[in-house]
Amino acid sequence: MDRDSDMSDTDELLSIRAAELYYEENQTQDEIGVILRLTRWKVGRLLASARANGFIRIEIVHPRARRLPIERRLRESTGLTDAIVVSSAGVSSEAELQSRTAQAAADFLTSLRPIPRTLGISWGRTLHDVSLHLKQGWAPGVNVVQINGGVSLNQRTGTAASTAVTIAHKADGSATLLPSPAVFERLETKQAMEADRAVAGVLALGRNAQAYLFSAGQADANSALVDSGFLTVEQIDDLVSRGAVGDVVGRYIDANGRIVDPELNERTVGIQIDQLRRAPLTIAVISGNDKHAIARAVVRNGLCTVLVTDEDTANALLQEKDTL
Amino acid sequence: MDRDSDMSDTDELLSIRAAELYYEENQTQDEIGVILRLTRWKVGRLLASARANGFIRIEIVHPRARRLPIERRLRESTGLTDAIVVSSAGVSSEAELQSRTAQAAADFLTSLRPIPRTLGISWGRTLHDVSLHLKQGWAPGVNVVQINGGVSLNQRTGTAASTAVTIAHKADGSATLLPSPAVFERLETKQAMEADRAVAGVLALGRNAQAYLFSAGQADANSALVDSGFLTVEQIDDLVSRGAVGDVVGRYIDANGRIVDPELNERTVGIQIDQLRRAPLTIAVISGNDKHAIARAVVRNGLCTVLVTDEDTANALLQEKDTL
DNA sequence: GGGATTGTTGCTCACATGAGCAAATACCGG
DNA sequence: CCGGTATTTGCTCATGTGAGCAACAATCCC
Repeated sequence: MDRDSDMSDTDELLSIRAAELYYEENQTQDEIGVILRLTRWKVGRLLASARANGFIRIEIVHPRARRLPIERRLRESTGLTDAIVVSSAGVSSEAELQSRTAQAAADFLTSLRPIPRTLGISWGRTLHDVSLHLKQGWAPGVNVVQINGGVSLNQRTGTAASTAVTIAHKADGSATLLPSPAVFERLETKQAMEADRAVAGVLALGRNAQAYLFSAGQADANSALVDSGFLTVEQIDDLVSRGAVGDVVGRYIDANGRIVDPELNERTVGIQIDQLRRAPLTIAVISGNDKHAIARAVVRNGLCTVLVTDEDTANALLQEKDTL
Repeated sequence: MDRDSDMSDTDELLSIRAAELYYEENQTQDEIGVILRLTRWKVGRLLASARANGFIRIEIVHPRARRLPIERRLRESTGLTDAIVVSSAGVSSEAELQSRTAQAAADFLTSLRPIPRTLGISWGRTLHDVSLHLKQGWAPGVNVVQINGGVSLNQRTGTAASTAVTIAHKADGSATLLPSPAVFERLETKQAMEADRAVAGVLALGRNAQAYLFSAGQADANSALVDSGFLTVEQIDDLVSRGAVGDVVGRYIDANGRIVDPELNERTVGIQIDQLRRAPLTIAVISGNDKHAIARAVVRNGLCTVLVTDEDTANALLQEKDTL
């Protein structure tokens, strides 16, 4: 086909002239009719066709702007209960886009009804960002539980804990931290740790949370797990070569949502992927051009019921659906 | 000041939510009111404030789209009778933008009333482009006269003549060519040439044209005058060092519209800058990021009454006016 | 605390606009 | 050239929307 909608060449040109007068000079359709020597109905039709042909582009340029039509399409084409897609209009850096996404996640959390009594969270740059964007008093008391290990081996030490504490504090609630590394070197150590009353209690609390909030990392050397010293670059390379696209709550999965390395998975402390899959409310916050693959894996395999993401990632997901 | 218009933070957010529903989901203000729990008047006001704060960006994406508000501001801030500014929305290359500008110039010529009996034109890439965009039968008979020398010394030979011939042919009119180089090496040769009946006649015709159509080149090594072998790169460098910003009908001027090298000017064949300045209808077609300086010189010094240009060049001109 | 000032809200009314329909026009195959 | 079909045009009418205004609320300044 040649064009979207059929229209004679002179009509197309007229529709552009009309659109200029209507949208840029905000003249009334009557006035435009006088200028272009057309009836006002013809002008109305020309404007309609200009819109139908996509000549009129309307963008909402604001850090808090969302893309509702994309959200709807995402909900329809995936099984998501809800999708939040932030606009990338006028954004200048990846960081800005991620910050917008974090803000949107904070907004979503704030407006969540019923308010979850316990909220299980993972940790990482994204969630930390979310915690910062939450407003003081965003909820009247929430018990925030860490769902995967994250006492770091280096300077990042604070952030995992501080994310949980900040979210809880701002909700006038309490934080329950999981005092454990993300991954143990020996299975026995991990099992011993899990047997400990304190740790077991936190894990049980995490398993019974009413809602989960987590992000995901792509499988590469910049992963927070490498950064924090739990995994080496070589290990990541190995995982990638075995099909890993990224990690969710510290566990590496492939495009089909399956655990890539069961042995490593056994040594990883925290909630299991399947528990996430079964939970009724799981909110994934994933943004950035690197994360299209892991976002796809998370959404396609039902690891979240709500996705908070950016326009570009959302479009990548839709793109893929189209070709199925 | 902190913001464009004052608005509480929550109202700003509401205005964005309302805008999303209004512009992306095209809901009615009533319906939005129900969703956001507001009266429909409040919704109307929120939308108005979103527009006022520039959160709503409406673009007309089409090769023939113009920017009327910029045109108006240009007319107001300069002494131009008319300004045609093509939109650069959705443009991917400089060449595309120049083509759009040429198209707009062709459109302007076509709609020009009264139709000029004689039209003086210069030559160059831009005007050639204009000639190609004109429609067969754009005017019922126009005598097209070349107003500056341009019989080239190399392969470009054809274009100067073909531009004139094409424009004339498509108007079912006649072309009068100026059979002379752009610049002579010796003043005497030039004077001898001008004394020739044939040449003198063309020049006289050119001086009495009812309208002029020309472009301008910036002063650099890529100039058509260098390309055609009339000037050397060294000569251009010299002109630049003496303040030249570009050429109009083969004559180099500085930012104040003055001839940079009177001696060179004397050896240049064609209409004088001052004759252009005095003419009642002179249409300059200037587009491209390189040409902001020469565009400024042309407009500021009254060398054209009508400017056809692109959005970026127009904005550069307005920018400058603001700082005066 | 009272009065003035400023900003906000709900509303009426006039105008602008899109849906739907009938008349007119263009198009096309015989 | 003609009858039929598709498309376009002009219009009525219902609905959507912005301007303007009065009532109300918030704020500020003595």
